[in-house]
Amino acid sequence: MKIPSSSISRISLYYRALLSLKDTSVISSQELADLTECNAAQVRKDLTYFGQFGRPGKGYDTETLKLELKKILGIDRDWDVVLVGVGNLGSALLAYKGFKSQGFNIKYAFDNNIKKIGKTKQGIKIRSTRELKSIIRSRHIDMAILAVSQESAQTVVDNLVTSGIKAILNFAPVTLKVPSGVELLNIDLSMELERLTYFLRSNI
Amino acid sequence: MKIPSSSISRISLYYRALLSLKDTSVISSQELADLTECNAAQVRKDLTYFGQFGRPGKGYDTETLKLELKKILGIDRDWDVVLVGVGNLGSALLAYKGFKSQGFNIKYAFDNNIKKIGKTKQGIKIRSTRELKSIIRSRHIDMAILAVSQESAQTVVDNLVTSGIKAILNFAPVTLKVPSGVELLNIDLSMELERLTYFLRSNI
DNA sequence: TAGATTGTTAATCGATTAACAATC
DNA sequence: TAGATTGTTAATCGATTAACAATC
Repeated sequence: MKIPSSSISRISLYYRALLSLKDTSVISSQELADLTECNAAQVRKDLTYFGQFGRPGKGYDTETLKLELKKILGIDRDWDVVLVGVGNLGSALLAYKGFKSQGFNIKYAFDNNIKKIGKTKQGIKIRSTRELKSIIRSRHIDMAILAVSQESAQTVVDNLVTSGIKAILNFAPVTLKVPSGVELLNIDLSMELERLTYFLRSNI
Repeated sequence: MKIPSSSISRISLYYRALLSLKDTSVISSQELADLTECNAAQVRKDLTYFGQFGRPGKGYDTETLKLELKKILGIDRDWDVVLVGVGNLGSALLAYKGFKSQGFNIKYAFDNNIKKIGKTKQGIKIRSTRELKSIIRSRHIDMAILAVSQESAQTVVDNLVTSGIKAILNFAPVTLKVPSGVELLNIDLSMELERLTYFLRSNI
């Protein structure tokens, strides 16, 4: 069955909402919908893509649901991640505590700036991008965060892909090509701000 | 007419693609679609929400289109932005050069940590969140970037809204409430990584 | 004129929502 | 049992895409 990617984002949202609950052992689809600004039917539909987790007349057991959602999202384990590009954005992502607390460990960082290579940031040694392939292969790493310049992004992506990376979170403001079987997700901060200015412009 | 928000994101994508072009004075919807991994019909449809910018049989004049897209997105001017929360993510956003180059100027930064208040980062003085309202009002600022903790996010948002902020880019991993007339856009980095692990999990 | 490509309508596709029988 | 809420089907809604007359 084809599962819409918007469902996956909402599953994350449900999971986040469940985490914030205290002293709630059972929750209904309606309550979960209220917490996440979704629709109750949508909550039930999203969940039943993956199984039957609720009890008619009762609702969902929060602890069980939390565990199931973790499994669905693949966060019932930790993931090692490589970071490529240790400029100001990359450095920030390296310092960001939110990743580790969710089980995402940035284990290796790479840059091609000779001045940065060999230095240590947040306890992580910065390596030359030439070492990418050997590290990724030997450590069996699947995920990469890309915070390099627009210009070098595609070259680095090609390099990551041939090294065996299967999922990339890209912050470089450019449309990248990856082969099928590799998942690419883009976050362009300026594009997001433009969505806001579009709104401002049309409402002022 | 109701314009889908996905159209606006694509308009940003088209604009970004146009910026990267060299020595191209005219471009067809098909070429623009290829550059952005969209569909040519979609390109034309997105554009005609806002006007008739092309010439049948020819295509679109790139310079004219660039200007039109800037107007649509509201980036034919600069915008002042306040940043609330100067932790590791907030500091990074302050250091990020990509904003200024797109005409987004983080002019003021706020934090409620007494140790940070009064210090300067990237040439910006960190102020107490108590000063939020007076600064936002007197400087007529419409946009805010939120990089505070989950716990304080809603309080800060309420504060921003009563101060007159009309658009918020939120990085705190929590579902926030804003009144209609205020645009809220969420970026949850962990949620994005979870979309990747979902993919990895279902493909390994 | 012939060829190319737009702007726009109509057809298709997919996602969201409503409704309700099943069931706790 | 009566009330509540699930899982699921069917209806609705909206976005994407195909097709083509208009036009450069």
